[in-house]
Amino acid sequence: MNIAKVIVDVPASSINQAFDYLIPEKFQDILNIGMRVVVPFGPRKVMGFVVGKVSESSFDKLKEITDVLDLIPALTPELLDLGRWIANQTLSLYITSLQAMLPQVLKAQYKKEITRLTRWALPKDLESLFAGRDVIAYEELEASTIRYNQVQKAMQDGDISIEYLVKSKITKKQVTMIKPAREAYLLEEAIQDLSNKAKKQQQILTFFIDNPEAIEKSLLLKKMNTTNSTVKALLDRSLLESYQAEIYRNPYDDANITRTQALELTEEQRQAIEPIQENIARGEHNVFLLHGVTGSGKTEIYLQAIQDVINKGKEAIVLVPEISLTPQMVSRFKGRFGSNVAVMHSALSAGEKYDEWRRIQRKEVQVVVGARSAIYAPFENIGIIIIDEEHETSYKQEDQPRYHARDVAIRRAGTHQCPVILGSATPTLESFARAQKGVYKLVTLSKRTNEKAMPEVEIVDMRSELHAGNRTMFSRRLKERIEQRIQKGEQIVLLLNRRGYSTFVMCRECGHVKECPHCDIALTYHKNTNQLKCHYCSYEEPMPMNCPECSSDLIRYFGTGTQKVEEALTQVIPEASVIRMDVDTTRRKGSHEKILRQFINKEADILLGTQMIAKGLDFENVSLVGVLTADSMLHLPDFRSSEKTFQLLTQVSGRAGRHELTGEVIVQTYTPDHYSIELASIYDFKEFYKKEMGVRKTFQYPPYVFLALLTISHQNKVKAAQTTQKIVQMLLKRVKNDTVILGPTPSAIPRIKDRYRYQCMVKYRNEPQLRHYINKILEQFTEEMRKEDLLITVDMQPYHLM
DNA sequence: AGCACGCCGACT
DNA sequence: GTCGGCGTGCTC
Repeated sequence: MNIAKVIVDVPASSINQAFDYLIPEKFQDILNIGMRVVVPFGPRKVMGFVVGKVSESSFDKLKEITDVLDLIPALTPELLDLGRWIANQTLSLYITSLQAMLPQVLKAQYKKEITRLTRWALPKDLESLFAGRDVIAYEELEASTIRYNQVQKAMQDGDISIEYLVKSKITKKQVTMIKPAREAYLLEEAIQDLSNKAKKQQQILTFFIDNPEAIEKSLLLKKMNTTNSTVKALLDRSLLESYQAEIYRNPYDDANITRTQALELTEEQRQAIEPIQENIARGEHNVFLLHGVTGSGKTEIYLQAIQDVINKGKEAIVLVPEISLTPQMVSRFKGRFGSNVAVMHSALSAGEKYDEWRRIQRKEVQVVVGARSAIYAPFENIGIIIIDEEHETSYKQEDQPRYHARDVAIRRAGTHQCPVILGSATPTLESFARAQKGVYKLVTLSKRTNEKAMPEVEIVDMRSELHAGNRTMFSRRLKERIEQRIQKGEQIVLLLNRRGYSTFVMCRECGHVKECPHCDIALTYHKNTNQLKCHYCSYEEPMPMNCPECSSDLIRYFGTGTQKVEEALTQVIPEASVIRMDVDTTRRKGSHEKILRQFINKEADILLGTQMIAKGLDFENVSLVGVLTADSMLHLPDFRSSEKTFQLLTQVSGRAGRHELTGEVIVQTYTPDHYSIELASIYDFKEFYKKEMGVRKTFQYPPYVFLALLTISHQNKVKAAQTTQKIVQMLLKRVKNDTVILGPTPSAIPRIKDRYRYQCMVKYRNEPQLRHYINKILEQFTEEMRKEDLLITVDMQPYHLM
């Protein structure tokens, strides 16, 4: 077994296979499957993952592995296998799906350096470039005016060489540890032997006789009130020894979190948890859909099920949407399981993420709570996987590999023979349909634990407001209610249901809208810089004074960003103090928490924000929730828009009156009789499910069919359209009769970064060979993709149809 | 991907 | 002649 199969870090379809390398003698014993290695690849060096060890290769000129980067394999055999499965499922490259499983810091960094090999004088230009150094960065050469053939010549002469370096910047925080190197009785003897003057040394040895375990050097020095030289003397005599150890940054101060005990479950909760606990006890794999209204105590069920799993000595993965991974959520898990929890989310620094990952890898924790990528936690004995807010779109990764965390979770749970819980107050139609069919086990929580009714929802028709001459974005009803609540000293949450947060620019004279010159999308106005920006490429320009079309100076920004709403709000209700929470105000690390703390401390009457305020927050003093424009999502070109509207309204309503105060919700809309708004206002998920399933059936959308979306882009519009047409034809020849292929259709954003985008959508019921067909088609376009810069992307089960 | 090699037009 | 542009093929 002296040959390693290596997946190299080169994301290209022609490299999407294992390469064989000889394992040098010195690595024979330590090299294992799942480790990262450095290997020569052509003229350079790259990082790779060892996916197998064999004793024979069909290739005769094997190169040797240059270096081994891990002591403990970065990936377990299970994860290697999972990576292959994901690559197949999502039509992405094996290396891409493996990279997605690891924290960023374990990704390789590549560097080129030029090394001087001779003492003799180099050509004048090179000599001055080196300026007395022996090694310089390759970038310095590129920045200079030196011609490349001069470098080639020097290389041929053996005067210099180019070194290809692979670095894995591991930000391990190292500390020096000290421990005794001898048995206690030998230390005893040593104390006798020491000169009487060496009081400090004697003290230290005495200390170690009483406390023989290792101690951090800095701590020891402090305790003994001495300096490094004393310790060094003892190290030199081999009475003590030192070594480097990793320590972890703990981003959460565990000491300040109050521990909680399991709560008494309600009858309904007990019935819900029972089948899950049975599954855990028997080691069975089932998927449970936990459908529980907001405030019905889903989290307590998670916590108690996890406790069972921990008791069995197994591990638990909990996925929560990034946006609701708030300190409130984290402290619930830390409160129950203390330091047995690792937390993974994007607000952590790269080093902190790595530290948390290491704690999982070393099995120092049994629970991980994290966003999407936490599904790859390197546990080896998983006892349960929980996905909270199962319907959240953030569980689908939007770049390669385009996986859905739910699918990965079910796959992993299958291998570990353990249950999956999908929890939500508003499950996706896909999951609920599966539960109806019995594929998933449906578990329902219909009552809130505090026995309070869900807050009353009032729908306000904004059309009649307009007719009554109210041109503001606040209905008279909402204004009146806000004022009432402020008077009572209660708080209000206002949701601006709008994707994005900024505004577009339009000329009031001629209706001209400023668009990005490289993308077919309106530019958005950023007030703080007075610039117009494109959200798809980095294009930027100053806000014009006059319309570029008709030179009118009536060019203004439109739309309702939170900034604008805030301004309007202070005009309508001057006494209200407002805190704004959106992408702009929460960009900085920790600002999210700061804003919430301010609001909880009642520093403002109103919290005004976008989607992010709807998720998982729990405010005691909030008694009114207002939704400013409930229907703004309904008109998006997305077959899930009704579902998303229903989900958002239900969620945000749950924010009111969770505690003692009776809550009230006001929903403003221009389409008051749309079923998603009507049914959300009376919390009727079942009816919504029925209605929406009818719509999906009529228009043939999931869950009645599966989708695959192919997007083809090229600088030339005709080329993009023609290629898409070709692909449509090729697919039609292979697929079944009841499979529908739509296209070529221009994408929702027909042009991004000067590339025209066409797409083809496949709607199918049963097409087991579809991935294979698409792969075959992609193969036929490989040269065209390379030579003519054609781009084809595939998204199986897409969430965004753009 | 990213590197070397090789062919071809342009220029001191 | 020589330089550097880009198209092509290869990487265990």
